[in-house]
Amino acid sequence: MGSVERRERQKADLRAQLLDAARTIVQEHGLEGLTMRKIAEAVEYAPGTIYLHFPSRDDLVRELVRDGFLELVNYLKPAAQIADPRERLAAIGYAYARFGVERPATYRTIFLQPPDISRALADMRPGCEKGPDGDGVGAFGILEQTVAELIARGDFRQLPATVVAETIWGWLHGLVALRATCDQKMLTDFDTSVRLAIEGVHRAFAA
Amino acid sequence: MGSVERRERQKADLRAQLLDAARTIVQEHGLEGLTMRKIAEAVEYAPGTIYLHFPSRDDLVRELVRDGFLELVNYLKPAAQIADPRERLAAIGYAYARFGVERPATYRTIFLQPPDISRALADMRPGCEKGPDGDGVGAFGILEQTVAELIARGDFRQLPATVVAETIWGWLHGLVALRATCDQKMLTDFDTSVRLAIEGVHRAFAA
DNA sequence: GTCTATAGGCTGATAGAC
DNA sequence: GTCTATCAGCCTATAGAC
Repeated sequence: MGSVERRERQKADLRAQLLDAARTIVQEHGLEGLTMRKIAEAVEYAPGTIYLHFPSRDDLVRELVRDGFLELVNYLKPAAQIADPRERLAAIGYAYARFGVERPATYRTIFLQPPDISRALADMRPGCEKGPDGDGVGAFGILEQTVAELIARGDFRQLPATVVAETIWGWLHGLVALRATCDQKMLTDFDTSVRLAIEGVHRAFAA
Repeated sequence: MGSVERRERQKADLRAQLLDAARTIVQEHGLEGLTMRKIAEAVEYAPGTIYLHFPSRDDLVRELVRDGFLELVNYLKPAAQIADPRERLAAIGYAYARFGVERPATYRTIFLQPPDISRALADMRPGCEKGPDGDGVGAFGILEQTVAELIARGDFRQLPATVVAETIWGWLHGLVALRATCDQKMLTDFDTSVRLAIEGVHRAFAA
């Protein structure tokens, strides 16, 4: 039975190795540059071997996307601990922006795919926005909850929290996405535009 | 010589037909789904014939991107005519958003490409942002000029116009890009979030 | 479990007949 | 100018030997 266990572990190890290799390739060449051959080459196995661990490339990609969302949530977690919702909102904004610039390939993978791929991945997205550990702990849930508190406290205008949260998300998404695409053409320092956006959010939605 | 002229015109016609066909394919399948074979099939010519009019696929794509920027400028032109800079800024925002939702494939083509393609296209972007007809008439120039007027008039805070304009662009870009990628997962009505963003811009940058 | 080999498809681009 | 035919390369996925 010991040998069976070892075999199981080795199989799990290879699976993890494959995902790791895939992540590295995505960092370098983007999701569109990820091929089964490149993964196989990276772990020094034959291409066909991958299909013993993943039924198809799509399934492997779905796993990468899921991990990408978890990574985002990990960036946001420290900010989510802050008690004061005003401070917390600012911290969430900075953390989100930091995720975008520190992990541009991950950001692209989860948020900037062409429509067909996006559509294929859409059914897993609620679980990620709302969080895999229950409602409200996922990335979007953290933001929405904070906005709701600010509205309840009277700091923010009486608008639906979801609407405000999605609008704020959009603003930050735009700044990050622009960096991911036209970085060398942007004239403004990234930190400056993020700071302006976060201050702007408070001014824009203040009661 | 008359026949030479006719031949020239036919050649020009085919060139235009090829670009038209390419545009249609991009609308349906995105830039990544654009292939020489599909273009050839659409105009009922052999694939190799395209290479008599374009040296490579990349050159054809560059032409499409250039056209995309011109299309954006055309969307913004009516708004750019408005005398009052406050009204003009709002109109520019709505027009930009309308361009994004009415021409999602064009939007993707010019603003949401993976880094390698974006980098390859980067050198033509200044000519488009600043406008092909001279400084300040291009898409970004229209926005920047309007912001500069609002600052000069004392309506907006004393910040560099470029910085404010890029930040505003980012906000709108985020809302449009989110629609282009996660449309079916967004809970807020698009018009509502655009309106909130444009009001928010005024509140955020008001002196 | 892992290999080699390959099927069957797509791609951009080119050579040479007409 | 336009065609047919094709090169050379990539891709996902599978079949069958070991």
